[in-house]
Amino acid sequence: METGDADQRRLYELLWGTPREPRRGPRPTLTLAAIARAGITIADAEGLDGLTMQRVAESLDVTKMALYRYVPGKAELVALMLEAAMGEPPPPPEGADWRSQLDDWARQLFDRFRRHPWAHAVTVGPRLPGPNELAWLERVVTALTDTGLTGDEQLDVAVLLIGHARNLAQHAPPTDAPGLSQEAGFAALLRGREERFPALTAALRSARGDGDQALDFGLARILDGIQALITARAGGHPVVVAESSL
Amino acid sequence: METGDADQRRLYELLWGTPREPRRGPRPTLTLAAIARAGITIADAEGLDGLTMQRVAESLDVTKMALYRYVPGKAELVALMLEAAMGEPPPPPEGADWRSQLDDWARQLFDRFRRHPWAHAVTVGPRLPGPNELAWLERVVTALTDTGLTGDEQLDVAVLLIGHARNLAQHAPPTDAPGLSQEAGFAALLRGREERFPALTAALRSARGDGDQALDFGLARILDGIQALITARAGGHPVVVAESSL
DNA sequence: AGAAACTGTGTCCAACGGATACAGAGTACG
DNA sequence: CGTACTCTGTATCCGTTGGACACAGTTTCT
Repeated sequence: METGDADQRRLYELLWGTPREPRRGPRPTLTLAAIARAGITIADAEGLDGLTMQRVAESLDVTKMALYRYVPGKAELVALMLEAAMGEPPPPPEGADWRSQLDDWARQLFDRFRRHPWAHAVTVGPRLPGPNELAWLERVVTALTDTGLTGDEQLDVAVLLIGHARNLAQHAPPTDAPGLSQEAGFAALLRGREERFPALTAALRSARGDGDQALDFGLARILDGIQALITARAGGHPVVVAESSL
Repeated sequence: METGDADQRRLYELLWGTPREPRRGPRPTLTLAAIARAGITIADAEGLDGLTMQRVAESLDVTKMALYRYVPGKAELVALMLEAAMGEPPPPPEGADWRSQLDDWARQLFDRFRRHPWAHAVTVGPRLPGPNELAWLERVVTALTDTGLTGDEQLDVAVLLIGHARNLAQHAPPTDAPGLSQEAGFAALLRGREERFPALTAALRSARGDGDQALDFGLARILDGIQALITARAGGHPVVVAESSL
């Protein structure tokens, strides 16, 4: 599972290089895209633990070892799956201000992460990003180009938004909702311990627990904070929170 | 690796129940705390992949199977490790306003996550929280009790802050800094692709890449956003961003 | 003193990721 | 047109992993 140096170079070729066309020998029966798609289907349904080279091979009607002709190892397969699952970022809406652009962008990213729960675990720690991943990043920075923020700050905004979208996709169930199992389990856990966690108990008493409520709340706060900085930087008027937030 | 229902109940006892004292048979040579500590040491040094029942047992001078007398399986061991690694939350500073309380809280949490890089991967998806984990949550809600925010919003703030702290702990190297390998690799990747990612290239040109810079930036934005909401909710004056942010 | 309960150990197994050697298929070159 | 070369998919094998299970030794209660 440990990715070696040669595998790393190989992964770079797979992610960024042009698909090389061999001239001799039998034609390959598989495609990188098909393999990644098969892996995504399995991981979506059964999680990363259910993702096995064997299962991927079975779903493609090949032997397990055939996959190693295309991919150096499981880690690299997962990296390709991530790149394919994220896909290209949605095109920027013309004429929208930075705020609505980032709002839309974050929700789209949230959606991708929610559709592929395994993507969260895969994106921990430093790794080699693919073209799609960088394209997503590019879009954020582009939206912030004329806001007066420095390059560092633009990147920090990206990190902040990515973190929020990714984090909340994990809290929300993928797409079919088993309901408020999270909040329900929480409430059950607190029962009989009210004096130990008084504030939590009180807070949870009024919890509606809408699925996307936490996403909306955090996103609004983050964008408010960014807007305050941009406005102050421009020497303009202080920020007034929109009425809808009240 | 898949946690069954019986194991789940057992884990609840281990996390929340009182340590049961058997009356007959030989005295146990190990302690849950000692096992968790050993696991933490290994995982801190070599990551989750390096964490093996075998290695944990070796470091305690016992056989691998001896561990299963204390812990149902590896998943539960990791859960106990997480609870021990997080520890109790720091005591709330007396007389501090909600903002400085949350700021301090988030930095402390960030520090715990940075000290134990494996904690990130362990906290993906729904799980059974331990007493310490809930105590951390309780502190946030307590700090926000008199701010006019609803229970939902208080919890959403917690989710937002936890996500940010956890997310940035992953970007920053644990403690010994191999430097700006993240930004360096980024720049190398962009070389020759400037026309494809123009905004990213421009943004990265001015990147200092301080370790905690992104943490500070995001935290300031988030707290600004929360403050804007609280102030507006109270019908007070709009938020003015502090001079230090300019 | 015996029985009961609990501990740690030794042995065994299935599943996993991966290495390696090989046989067939297809292409380029004489 | 045949032969050599190259690439493909397969079969077999191995080390490591998490975990089941039965057993023997130890301590305590009756």
